[in-house]
Amino acid sequence: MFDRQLLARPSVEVAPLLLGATIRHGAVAVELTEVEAYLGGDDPGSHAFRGRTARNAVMFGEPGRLYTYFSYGMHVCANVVCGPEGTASGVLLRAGRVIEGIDIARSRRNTSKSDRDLARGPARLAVALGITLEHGGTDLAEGDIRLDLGADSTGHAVGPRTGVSGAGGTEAYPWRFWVPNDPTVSPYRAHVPKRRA
DNA sequence: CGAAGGATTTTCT
DNA sequence: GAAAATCCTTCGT
Repeated sequence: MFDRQLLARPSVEVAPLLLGATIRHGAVAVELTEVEAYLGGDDPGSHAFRGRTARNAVMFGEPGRLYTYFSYGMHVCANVVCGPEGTASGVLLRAGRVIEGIDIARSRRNTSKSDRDLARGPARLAVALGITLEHGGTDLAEGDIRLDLGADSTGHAVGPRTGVSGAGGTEAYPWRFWVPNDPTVSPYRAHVPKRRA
């Protein structure tokens, strides 16, 4: 099912509810096992920390839509927009388990590795689902890409966000949520500052 | 198994 | 001009 009223709540409340939900694009479906919440304003880890820009405009729009962004010059990551319209809030889809269309997901990923690695990481998940920047702003209620909330969430673990630089990646913002003991959850990695050539 | 470095381009200051 | 919500390969233990 899809519940836009539920998604209109702040992303920190919505994130744990997305665990166990499935996101589908055509013949490929992924059950989410790991997510992270991002806010606007007071969240130094968020793209919307310094207000509205061309890139993050979708985060301020209607909840239940897809926010995509280009990361590290080579990757695409997908978020679900949350919060009431006018506020910046979103949930990054960090990892999941491919439950349908494994052959298609594998060919997109161009890898012969184990099934559990197909969507183990935000950029990997986007590739496995075939999500590109062109899908930014898509409504997840209907159309090619759909979000289907899980029937029941049996419990989740909480911790600091992965790969976020500065204060936003510390214990002060424990906004990463995952399914305990699930092999498809990505390994935790703290942010590593890159030195220039 | 963990740590480290390179790839590559958009975005905002 | 520098940093970035990452991934993959390689090397060391």
